[in-house]
Amino acid sequence: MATITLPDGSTRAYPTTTTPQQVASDIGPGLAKAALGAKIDGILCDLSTEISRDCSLSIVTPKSRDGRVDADALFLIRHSCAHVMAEAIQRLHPGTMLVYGPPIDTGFYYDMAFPDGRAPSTDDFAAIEAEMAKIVAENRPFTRYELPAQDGMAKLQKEGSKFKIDNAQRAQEAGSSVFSFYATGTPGAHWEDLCRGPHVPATGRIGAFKVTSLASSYWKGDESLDRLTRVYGTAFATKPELEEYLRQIEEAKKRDHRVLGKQLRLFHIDEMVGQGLVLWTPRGSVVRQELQSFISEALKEQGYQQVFTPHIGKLDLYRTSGHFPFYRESQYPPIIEHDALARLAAEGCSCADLANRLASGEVDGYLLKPMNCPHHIRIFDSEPHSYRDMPVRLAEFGTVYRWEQSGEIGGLTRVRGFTQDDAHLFVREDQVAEEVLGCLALVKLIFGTLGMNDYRVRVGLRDTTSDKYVGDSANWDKAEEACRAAAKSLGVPFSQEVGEAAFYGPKIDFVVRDVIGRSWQLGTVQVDYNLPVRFNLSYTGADNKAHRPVMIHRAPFGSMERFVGVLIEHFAGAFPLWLAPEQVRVIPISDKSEGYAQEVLAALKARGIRATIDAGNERVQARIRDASELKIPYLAIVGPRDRDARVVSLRAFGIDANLGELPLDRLLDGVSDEYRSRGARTVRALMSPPGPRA
RNA sequence: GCCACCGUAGCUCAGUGGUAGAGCACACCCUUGGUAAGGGUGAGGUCGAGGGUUCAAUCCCCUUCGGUGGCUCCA
Repeated sequence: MATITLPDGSTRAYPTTTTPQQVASDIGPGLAKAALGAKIDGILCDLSTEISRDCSLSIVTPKSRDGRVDADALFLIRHSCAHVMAEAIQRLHPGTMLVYGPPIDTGFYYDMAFPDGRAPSTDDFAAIEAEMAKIVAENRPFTRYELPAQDGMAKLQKEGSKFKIDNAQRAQEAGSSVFSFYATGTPGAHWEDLCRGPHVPATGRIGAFKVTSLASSYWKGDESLDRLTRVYGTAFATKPELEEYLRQIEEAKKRDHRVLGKQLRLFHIDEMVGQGLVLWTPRGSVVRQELQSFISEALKEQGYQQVFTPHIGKLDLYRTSGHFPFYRESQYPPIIEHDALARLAAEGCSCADLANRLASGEVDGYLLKPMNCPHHIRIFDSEPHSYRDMPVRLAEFGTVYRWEQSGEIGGLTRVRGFTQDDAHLFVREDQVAEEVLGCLALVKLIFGTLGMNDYRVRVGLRDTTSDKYVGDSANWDKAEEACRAAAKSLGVPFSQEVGEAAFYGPKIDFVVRDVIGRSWQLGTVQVDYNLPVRFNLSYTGADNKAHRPVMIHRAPFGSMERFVGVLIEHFAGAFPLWLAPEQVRVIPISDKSEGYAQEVLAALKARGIRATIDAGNERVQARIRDASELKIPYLAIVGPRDRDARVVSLRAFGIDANLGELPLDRLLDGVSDEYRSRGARTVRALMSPPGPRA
């Protein structure tokens, strides 16, 4: 006897056991037909799962009640499609061993071990998809059966896949006493896989799918273990949904900062200069410079002081801070002086020997700085401080260098040399909470001005089982508590992640996504009780005794490179006026109005506006098109009529119409105001909104 | 760093074992045009670099540099 509560609150009683499929049929044939799976007490299950006790039940169908694509349905479809793909690949590539094939946000993948040289290539995708289509067309049921752990293990041993045996062992360790298998059809007669499930009722319910890409992975994500081939695919309930998804991917690619950066000539990365070393072109430098001015103004208001420090420093500095030799793999190798190098060479010192002697401190050298904090610390420590002076806030757009792995470098988001909008706050312990809040306010101001609301907050805590952190645990506890409290006060949901702390302290990170869904850390605020100890920092308290300051490291943009990269994608290259490399372009209708056009240009430039003129030998239409491809915010088009009335005909990027005539004075005032107010007020707003047909 | 794929004109890309092509951009000429591509002519390439196979390599093989997608890493 089971009483089943449905999502609308109604209940149904069943005298014996039943299944979600049965319940769906009892509710209606339409639902029964649409059903892909079920949620029993909130847990996703097969439609054939037996129900023998009271529970709540909802039937999973491709579209949820609000008409949106149902996430659970996608999960079922994709997980099932992973099986279909695995079967297809095993058919085409005999000897392939399966490892793990879960659904993911954008589809699914299956990790596989191919016999030597037998891995598929992207050329094989069509054949794999054709084979999958056959399996889908056969509409074979997903049939679940269970074996006691011992029998299941014996079966897997016989089949001989160490990967599946390992999966099973881990399931067993996690407390499973039975293993479940899913056959695509009849157990024994058809393909099957050790799998927890659940799945759609039959292969035919996978509406549309595509094999998308090929990558490598490591078994259990451990690079010392087997290297596997990961085949990615995606699946949807219907073909239009798949097509829409593929279209979105194509659209996203157009926003890619690497594509736009080239198109708009914002930056250049040159193989002759080096991987991950960004060259900022004049246009891109404008964007960066405007951002730096913006933050500098905000910093001045918050009582920061600007400093400058060199790009290198002695190894001893970084030995003291703990950066060297602890993190030497992620730094450019040390720079050694000529004399020392000659002496070592004369001694016949080997490379390995040199590395050891550098690590031990027997040989000294310089390091391209991996972080700015040691330099700032030395500035703080260069003069005595009273409790009255605190906090001391030192800010610098400081360029740092890190040896990122070659395979990880790309575009502006992961580079080897980058400039942080860095600052270090030396504060009294009673000031920590307030100063952290001040840092968060800055981050909010920046994100708010730029309209970036799609970020998440992560509080990175130490992993107490790891030895990569410095400092004593009482200080860590205090710092972690300060971060948690500050994050809470933001009023934004945040996650706490163990093992995400910096080596010297916990942190609050701001994370955004790029166009292809990858997450990037931008701004960060870190509380540090440890470096002040390592550098023996102090200030004189009201009691005339030496006290230890606390440090706060913070960089609201993270790095200028990454931030601009994300910003390019955020605006799809169409920067607001204050950031735009080119703000206004003047287009004379013909030679007859060029004189006036030059006058307009000169007036704009006199107001500090980045304006250009296109008096080229092209028709107006063509020149408008050229300007819109550069995403220039405003076009001032002038002909004889405009000249006579001393107005311009205005066009704004993104509005495919003439906004009308604007007196020259109002244009100058309006553009200046939009620029200085960073978009709080706009010229566009001065114009009467264009009608349906302007 | 690992695996797969890619590298042809400034850009986007086609192509072939017999030393290369398009569109856009560029230059010049014609056109003086009122809101998203007017017309013509022309210039432009050691086919990423090095080595090998071959009578002959941009194409096949190896190495290397760079890019892309993942994996791993990211103080």
